[in-house]
Amino acid sequence: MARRKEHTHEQIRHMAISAVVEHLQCHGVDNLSLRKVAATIGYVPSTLINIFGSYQYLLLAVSEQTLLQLAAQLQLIKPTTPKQTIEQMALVYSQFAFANRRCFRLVFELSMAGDQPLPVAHLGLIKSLFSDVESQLSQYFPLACEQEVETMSRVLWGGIHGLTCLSLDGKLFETQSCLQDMLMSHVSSYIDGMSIKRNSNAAN
Amino acid sequence: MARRKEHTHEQIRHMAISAVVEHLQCHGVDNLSLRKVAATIGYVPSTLINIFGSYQYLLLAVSEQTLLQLAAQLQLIKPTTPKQTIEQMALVYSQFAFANRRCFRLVFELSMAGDQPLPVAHLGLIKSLFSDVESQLSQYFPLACEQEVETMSRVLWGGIHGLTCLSLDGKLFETQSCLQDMLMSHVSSYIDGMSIKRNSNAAN
DNA sequence: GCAAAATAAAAAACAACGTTCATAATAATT
DNA sequence: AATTATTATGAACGTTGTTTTTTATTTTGC
Repeated sequence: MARRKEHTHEQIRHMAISAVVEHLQCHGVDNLSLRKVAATIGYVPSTLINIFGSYQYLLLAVSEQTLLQLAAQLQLIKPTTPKQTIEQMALVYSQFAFANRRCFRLVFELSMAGDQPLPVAHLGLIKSLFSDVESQLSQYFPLACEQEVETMSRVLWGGIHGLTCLSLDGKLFETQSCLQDMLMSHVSSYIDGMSIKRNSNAAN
Repeated sequence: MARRKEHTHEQIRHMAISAVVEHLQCHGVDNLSLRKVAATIGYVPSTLINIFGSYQYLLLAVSEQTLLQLAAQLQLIKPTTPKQTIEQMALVYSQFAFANRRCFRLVFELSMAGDQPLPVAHLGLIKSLFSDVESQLSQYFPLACEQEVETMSRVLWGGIHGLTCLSLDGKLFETQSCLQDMLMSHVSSYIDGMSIKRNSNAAN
């Protein structure tokens, strides 16, 4: 046997990733297995191992795709004032998390076997989410040095992420509507608080 | 076979949980298995299934114990001013997370199979972490209603949690020392920001 | 054009997993 | 002391990710 070149490796990659994503729409990642993915796309486990290296790397590929989609959604935001733009980012972030709940969890809960750190490319993707916040912040705080802007962007993003994560599993409160209020409260009040400390300019 | 009553069920519970915790000091949860835990404490898989119900419930028990230890550490804090007390809580929280990195991750990444929600007792334990923040906040904002205090406590705690989590996996920055700065920035500036909005009292 | 070498997908084998079930050994009861 | 009720155990089951072997196809060399 060997239907050679019925699909290219790149096609199989795409099929497998799509199969995982589709499964995650309705079922958890624990119900999934390499064998099921292979069966779904009409292939055999060892073929996927050959292509992805391991089941773990297949999941990592799904995680990366999700991360790219999230980044793309954030890029779609049309900047207005810095503060409003960051608030808009927080909303988009949390809405994406709730719309792609299981993929989102995969991104942040996936860890490599043997306690190896995630690939640097993956960490880089996550960190790239901050960059837009940074540029908005340095507009809002023109006097702040690079270091200070970096700290602020991470505080803002860490808060947005934490609230979203806890809310996603009902660990914070029950309804999603509260989450939006809390995100707004977080972004708005933190920026206001920093404004006093740096007795800086800008009102909106 | 049946060394009956060589250990009580409660003793075996304790032994198994300790074995998991000890393993998690040095190795990830993926390297662990029910069979290994059983072997470590000189028992057999089915015995642990009888006692805990499933491997998942054993891990849940470890998670609960960790949660209780974290809560205990937070209770140890001697209150000074509300703001300083909350800042101290943030530090203790992050220090606990780094000292018990894998157990901490277990608490927040463990989810039930079949997408069932976590037991309410477990969710209650997590939410109880907020209660002390709430009492500190209502001291600081005596005019705020219960609802407002609840929102603020969750924003504060969500931020603390998010920063800690991201930092724990190197998803935020590299060194731990930055984390403390960010936690202080978060707590301090958010409270300051809220203070203006409610043009309230209290300076420290 | 055809035989030989290379390749690639599938099949089978492997070790380990969580869990279930029947068994054998102990404790409790009569 | 014999019988019944417990209870930990050991074997079995179905499934997992991965490795290795086999087999069919493609490419190469003459």
